Amino acid sequence: MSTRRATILDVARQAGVSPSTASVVFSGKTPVSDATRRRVLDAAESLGYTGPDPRAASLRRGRSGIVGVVFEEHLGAAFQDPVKILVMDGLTDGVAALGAGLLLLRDDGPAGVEPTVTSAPLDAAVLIGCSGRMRESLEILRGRGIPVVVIEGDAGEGIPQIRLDNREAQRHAASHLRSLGHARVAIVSLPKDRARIPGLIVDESGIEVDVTRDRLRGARDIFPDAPAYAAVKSSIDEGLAAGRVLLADPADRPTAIIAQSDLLAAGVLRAAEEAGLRVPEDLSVTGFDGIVVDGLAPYVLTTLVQPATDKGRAAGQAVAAMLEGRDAASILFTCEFREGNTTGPAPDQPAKSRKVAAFGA
Amino acid sequence: MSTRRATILDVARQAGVSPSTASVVFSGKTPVSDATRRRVLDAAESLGYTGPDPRAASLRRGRSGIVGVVFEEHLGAAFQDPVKILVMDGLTDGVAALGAGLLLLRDDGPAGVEPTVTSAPLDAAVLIGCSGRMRESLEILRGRGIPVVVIEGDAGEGIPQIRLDNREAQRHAASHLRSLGHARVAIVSLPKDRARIPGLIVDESGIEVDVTRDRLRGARDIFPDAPAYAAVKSSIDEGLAAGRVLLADPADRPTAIIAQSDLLAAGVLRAAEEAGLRVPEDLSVTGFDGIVVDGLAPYVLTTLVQPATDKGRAAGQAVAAMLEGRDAASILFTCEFREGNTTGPAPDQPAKSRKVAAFGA
DNA sequence: TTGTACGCGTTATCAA
DNA sequence: TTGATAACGCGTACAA
Repeated sequence: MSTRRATILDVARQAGVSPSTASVVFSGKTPVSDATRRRVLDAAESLGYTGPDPRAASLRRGRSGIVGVVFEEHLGAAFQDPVKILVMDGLTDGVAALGAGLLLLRDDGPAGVEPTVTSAPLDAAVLIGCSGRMRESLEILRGRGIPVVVIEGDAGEGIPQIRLDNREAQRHAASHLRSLGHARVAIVSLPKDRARIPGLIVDESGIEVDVTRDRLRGARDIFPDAPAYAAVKSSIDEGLAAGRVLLADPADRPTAIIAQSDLLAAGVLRAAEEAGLRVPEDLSVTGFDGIVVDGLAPYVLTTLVQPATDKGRAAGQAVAAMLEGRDAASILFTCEFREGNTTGPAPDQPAKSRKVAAFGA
Repeated sequence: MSTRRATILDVARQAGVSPSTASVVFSGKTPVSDATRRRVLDAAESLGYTGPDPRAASLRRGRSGIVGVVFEEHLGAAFQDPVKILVMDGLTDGVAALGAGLLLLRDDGPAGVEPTVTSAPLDAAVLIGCSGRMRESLEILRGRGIPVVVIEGDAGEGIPQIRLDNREAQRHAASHLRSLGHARVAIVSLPKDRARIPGLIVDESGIEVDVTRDRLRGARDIFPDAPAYAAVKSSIDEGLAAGRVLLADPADRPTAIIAQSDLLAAGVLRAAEEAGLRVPEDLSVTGFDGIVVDGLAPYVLTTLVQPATDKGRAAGQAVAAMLEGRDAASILFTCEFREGNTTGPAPDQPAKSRKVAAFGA
């Protein structure tokens, strides 16, 4: 008997109505008399019918209610990043208006199995970042005619982008430091490519990650020769490692460090503690992102607060717009400068500018 | 002309083969001669056909290739939790064997829109946690005939569960402390219910969260009267707050604190620093989870290492099994005790056992 | 307010 | 190795 799940047809039959009427009862697209609704619902109940099969419905409607989110890294790595989490959060909101859910997709399938970006039933997709291999995913999606929005990445012609004024914002922070009298400044940057080799950045043309490049440029607009140390990833521990390197030589210490993320900045603060430096008396530190760094108190980072959640929400709305046939504009979000207690006047020290230049190499 | 996307029918026609042959070329389920394949692929190319429509395919196959992951909280909150992230990571692996993707679902839709757990095209679902409202989702899913696996939650009859030996593990850590001579011990627990009110736990029967309850019992097996302070959530800052409370009175300090998570433990370490206590000389601290806490160095927590990634992977495999008709067994994972440098012999102090009892209220 | 009829794009089955 | 056929389960014009 229970060899097959009941379909809407069975329900209609049992209720003594036509299939279309039954359908309408579930979709609510058309008014139905209470009596009929009752009968249909009762029939459904008695048959154990729990509503239209989403697969059939989505074929019929041409919509699956699913928005893909494509990451270029291991999911574990992606969720290590507080900013991405906020973006996801906003995205959830943004697509909720569509009644859609988010499907996690990785850009570099282990090649063995199904590369989901080619075969998932997506209504639209959001790419987070857009370097290298991500392009392939992009091409595949476009080929399939699936609307795409890109967050923090340059996807080229005709694809809505959600971006940040990274360069201007970072420049603002740098200006702030300069206005406090700092001249010997060092930078801790985000990774510059997929290889993620830590170390002083020598060849800046080799920077493949947009965010890293743009923020670096912003700092360079004010401090053209500041040495920049690329971290392995955005984390406190890596910030600590970078900070140790930059603060290693007491005779040639920067008076301020510009970190390209709050996590890196938190690590630099640790390095300063280790080195016996007071913040901000001996060393000023700026971050970027404006996230809440767990365990950072009593410091309040001087940083650029980016509207991460809004970025996600905007992406969701852009997706919604495209699905409704409107076309979605790219958006450039602005960071807000927030002055905390990690920056202060440059200490009175002889400005060893010669050495700084050498340091900048 | 390009009014409609090409279908496999168009491709077949253009290639001069039957639709079923064209289908087989894309699915690879049946051998096809090279010549035929060529013709079909060429036709597809010329028509801009990029492969079968996943919606139609999934209707036909009865599979969508999508596994839902149901959280009982805001996604942002879920991804704040390092353990959940590891679980997700393992889950990704586990379902990859199915060629499936993960669809993020929230248990408490904003009521306005589509409650996705009722209407998403899922092949299976994984619930993370299973308290309160989660039950509803569970019922809906079961009603739809969708296989469900639960991680860290009791779902009742016939539903495979992936769990941890929380009580035994926590007891192990507590024993370790006792063997080091500790008698005045306090506990910092995870939230005890959705209300997440911080404070000393008075009524232990009011604990709704399985993990909190089980770990507490484990500690209580060794230290029946230890006071337990429930944190708002598992984070360093909340651990710090709890630590401050527990270490507030110099005259009546515990010599050891059992934290129910590594993050909480990290916060307690901060509180100890603040209070001028040395760890482990003046205070021993244990955590739970065995995650890497960013920025914790030089401390290495004494903790219970749980196989979080394995839990996720196991859930994925259980799902795979159920989809193949085999039935999946529940699994109980075991934590491994890891001794770090945050526990040591109890300091030589008069054991104020009376006060401890009072403290335990 | 309800019913009829058809198509959404595939793929499994089986026979050739 | 290929082809014919028949679902898969539903939504929606359109007519009544």
